[in-house]
Amino acid sequence: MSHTLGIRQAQKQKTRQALLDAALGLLEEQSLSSLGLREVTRAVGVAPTAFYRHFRSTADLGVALVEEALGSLHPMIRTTVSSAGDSDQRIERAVGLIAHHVETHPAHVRFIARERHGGVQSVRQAIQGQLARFAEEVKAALAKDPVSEGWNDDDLLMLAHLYVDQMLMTASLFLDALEAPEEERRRVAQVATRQMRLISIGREHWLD
Amino acid sequence: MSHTLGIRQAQKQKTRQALLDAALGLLEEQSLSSLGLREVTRAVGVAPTAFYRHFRSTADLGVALVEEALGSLHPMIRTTVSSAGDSDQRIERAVGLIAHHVETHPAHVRFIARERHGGVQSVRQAIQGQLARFAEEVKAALAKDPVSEGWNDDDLLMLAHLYVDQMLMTASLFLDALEAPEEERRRVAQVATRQMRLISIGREHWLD
DNA sequence: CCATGCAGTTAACAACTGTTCTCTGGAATT
DNA sequence: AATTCCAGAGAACAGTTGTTAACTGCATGG
Repeated sequence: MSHTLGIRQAQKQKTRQALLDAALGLLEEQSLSSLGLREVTRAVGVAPTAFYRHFRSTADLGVALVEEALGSLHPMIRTTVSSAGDSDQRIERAVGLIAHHVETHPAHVRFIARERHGGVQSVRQAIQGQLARFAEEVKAALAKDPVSEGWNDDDLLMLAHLYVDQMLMTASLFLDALEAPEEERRRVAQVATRQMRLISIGREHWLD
Repeated sequence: MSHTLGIRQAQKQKTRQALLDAALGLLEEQSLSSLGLREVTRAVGVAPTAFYRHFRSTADLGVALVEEALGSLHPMIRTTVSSAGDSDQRIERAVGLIAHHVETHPAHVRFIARERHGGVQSVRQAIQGQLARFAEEVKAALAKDPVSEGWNDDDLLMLAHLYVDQMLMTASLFLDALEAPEEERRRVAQVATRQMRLISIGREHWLD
């Protein structure tokens, strides 16, 4: 898209991405608040001072990682929540998509789960912001569903938040079961499916 | 209870507690994986090497903090879940208890929320263990409720986990709203109450 | 009362951290 | 072709870290 980058800016973006990738790797066994800038540059094979050409601090890098991890997820969220089929089919499809995303982007998922309540305020805020956007999108999708007839805005949003949090919780459980035998992963999927099913049942009887 | 400690062991436990308290304070604006042992001893006013008389490492101290933060919570959980009244009354009472606990032990709550998915494995495991115990206790309480007639063990446990996670999520939201005006805190309480109510409705219609 | 135990101190270590300033080579601009 | 720009390198800084060893003073148990 847009314009072809000069050989110069291209190289810059390349090392920037290398810094992001290296950081994400190092963050699998520690928190952002203990990630050192030298540690990152060492992993990339670049001088410590080069870091400053791309980020003010490791906290700044963390905010960029939030964008990378969650920014591209919005289309998936939208298509998932507003997909066709009956309630059970949509739930199973959603759980499957979560499982697949955890398998293909484990480090990103771990980073979000870890730093959502982590020790770096700016990163926490960035994650909260993205999750709030998710909730708004889920709310919009729910509003279109005939089941939501008669619901007020506050209740739609509270249900949307419940779904988003449940999604994240499920992702975290899949993450813990990544190296486990498939039996365990299927158990996680089953529990998640039933929890979402229970929530959906509550939703259907909310206005009684 | 038990035996009166000698003047010696009493002093030891005193500095041990001072280390735990200082660490808990420092952990309000960082994660355990970046907490330094010297940082803690400096805050207490004691020599760095004194740390080793009590803990092998900061990770070890973290495990002790998990015990302190969650160990004493089991009786509260039990009495809450198995209290009297109809569904709505019990929910409001539970949300109120959570809010109160966050107000009286904010640092403990923050620590648990932060390190549940944090960068230190042993601490994560300790928290997972305690939460699993909570879930078992909630399950036992649910099993006694007439609403749970006909439920199998797996479903009882999946519902118990849903309640426990929802409890933690609510606690974390109360934490974020601690310094906010009361209006915001009341809004959090309202959302949490309705989410639990929706879950309870789903529970009542589970076997349909 | 005396010997032992042990919580906490002192000093020193090698290794590491974030940040500054100066420099360089090559792409970008004119 | 000459000039400017700038991503990255290099060296040096003051300050921090975890861990070791040998110590001191005092409560404890014989």
